[in-house]
Amino acid sequence: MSKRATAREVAAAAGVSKWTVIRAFTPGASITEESRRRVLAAAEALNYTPNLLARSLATNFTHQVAVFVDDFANPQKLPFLEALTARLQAEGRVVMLININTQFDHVRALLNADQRQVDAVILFGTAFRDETLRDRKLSKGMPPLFVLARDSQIEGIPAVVCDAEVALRDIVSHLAGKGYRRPGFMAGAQVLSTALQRKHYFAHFWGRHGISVNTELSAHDYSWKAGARALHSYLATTPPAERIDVLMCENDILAMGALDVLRSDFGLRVPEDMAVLGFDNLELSATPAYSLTTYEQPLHSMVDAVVAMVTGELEAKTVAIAGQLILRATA
Amino acid sequence: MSKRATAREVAAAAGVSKWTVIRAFTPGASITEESRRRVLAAAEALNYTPNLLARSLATNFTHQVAVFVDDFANPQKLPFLEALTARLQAEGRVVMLININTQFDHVRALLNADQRQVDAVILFGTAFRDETLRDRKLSKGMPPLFVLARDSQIEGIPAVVCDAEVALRDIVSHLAGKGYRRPGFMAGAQVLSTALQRKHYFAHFWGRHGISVNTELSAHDYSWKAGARALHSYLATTPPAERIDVLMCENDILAMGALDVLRSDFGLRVPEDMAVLGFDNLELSATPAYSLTTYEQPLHSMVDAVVAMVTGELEAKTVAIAGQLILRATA
DNA sequence: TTGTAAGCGTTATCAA
DNA sequence: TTGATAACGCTTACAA
Repeated sequence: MSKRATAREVAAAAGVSKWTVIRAFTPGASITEESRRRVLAAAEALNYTPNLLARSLATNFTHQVAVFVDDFANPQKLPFLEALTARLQAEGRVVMLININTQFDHVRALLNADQRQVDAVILFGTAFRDETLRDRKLSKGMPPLFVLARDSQIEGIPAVVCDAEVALRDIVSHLAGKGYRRPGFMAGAQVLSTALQRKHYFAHFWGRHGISVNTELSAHDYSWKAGARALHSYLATTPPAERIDVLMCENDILAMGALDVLRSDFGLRVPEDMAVLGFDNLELSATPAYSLTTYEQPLHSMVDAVVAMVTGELEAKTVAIAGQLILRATA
Repeated sequence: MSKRATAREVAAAAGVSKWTVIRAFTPGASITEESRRRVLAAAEALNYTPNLLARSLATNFTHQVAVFVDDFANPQKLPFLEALTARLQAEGRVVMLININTQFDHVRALLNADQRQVDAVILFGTAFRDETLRDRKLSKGMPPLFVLARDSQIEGIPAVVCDAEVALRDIVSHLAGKGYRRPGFMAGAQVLSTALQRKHYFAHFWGRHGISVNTELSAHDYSWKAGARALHSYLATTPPAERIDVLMCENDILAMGALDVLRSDFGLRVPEDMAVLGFDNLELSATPAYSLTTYEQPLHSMVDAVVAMVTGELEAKTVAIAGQLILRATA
């Protein structure tokens, strides 16, 4: 396993200075065709490619973007990660995937990302407290922060989100039109302001129909199990006559848990006994086993926007993009 | 946004040389408590932390591990990624998540990873042709390669896999015991030798019962849709009397597609009319909607093994780890 | 224990 | 167009 060739060695082989070698690898540098040819031939022979690490040190530009994720239970993360990595790679960037957990929290991860000199950090739907990001330690020369798929009220930290106002307006309007009158909401983790937003607008638009949302189920996290458990305890403690007639879940994975409990554990019919809605439109939500009515986030537009902000093509400021209501069998 | 402080500046502030600053940040370096204290105080005041990029250049050690993924349709990738990132982060490493696709293939990704000086590359279930990795260009001073969750027959490239022989022995033994006699296999992408292995052992162990596997369905990829489509066309063209009585799918997501087609499109009963097995044990496979009999890969053992090889704690050689048959309602 | 010199492989800048 | 000098921020080896 030989060491990598350096520009210096290629220069020696090609009979030029190492700076000429650099120029041969710099698009648009002033160099004769002849020199470039010689250099590239020598580079080919020695199997030389520029050391991006050294380049980063000299240019202060690593072309690395840290993406923070703290919830791997939601399958929806996967298509987002696919799009994010693909788009960033197309822009010559690379994704550093950071798992935010109890051992490695936001502060530590941010410090580490800074030490590694990443060009930007994307907080992808992570649950942080706003104060965390206002920490004085993090205020210095930190890389620019972007929040994806989560709301952020922090001054100077742009967020790219699915427009909750538009989404919930469409959803409530659909439900009210169908004749539902006793709506309930199931939320996952409480810290997330995304949850607060969706819940807020859900109540807000029902309010316009003169209906108030009195039932709030809370799941411990965003897993199938948490959704199932939350609805199970609700059904077990609420007599049929007092139950809600439609349940809006904060995301599809919670909705699936709810659906299974309704049908399998309580033998109830969906949507006749209770309608259910999700949010995300997972691949499996479309299957006949679930056929979940849900709201699809504008994944590609969101990713495009955040990537454009990272590369500087787009002004870095909060944007909310409308998604699409997907009507299926459950509501 | 002020620039990062450097060791030189901290040295000036603390009244020592910059090398003393380095020592204060080097565990076990010889330095007086007094000096260390002064340096750390100055560092604290200036908000200094070592520049990992510069350190990497000097040490030839980036603490970055590239993880290649080419299939984001399988939700099973997520728990694997969660475990991989967590374990590597615990070891002071960080994951570079590389999306292998038509724009960014294995060769390009490997070249790029090499240029970025990553410490190791993990091919996480990607579909590559063995020749690709034998490419002369990639033979030089490339970072060490590891294959995860896929078989590799390439000399010198260790693989960490779920033991297919043990898995299929258990599976076939269970099925034969239940009285099934007309087994079929559904594979996803054909290039993957994982598929070949599972298929091979499936046929092999049925052979021991004097039964040959004549039916092979092939899905285009590893998605629900591909699984559904493959089984649909099989059922549509095969009279009930000639059909298999048990279908082993290469993974859960294909199995779910198959299950939905059986039940919803053809109104068949599972397992009475046809039994179905998957491979992976997704969270949703356990739900009453599917209740899929499947085989659970030893995710954590596999991740532990590959991480230990990456860090050098474990000898880098191919290991196959046994998983566990999960009995549910479909077979 | 501490300071010094040299080096990691590149880029920015200026002079020839 | 080309070569040379300095710098990026750190580490290693050695000398004081």
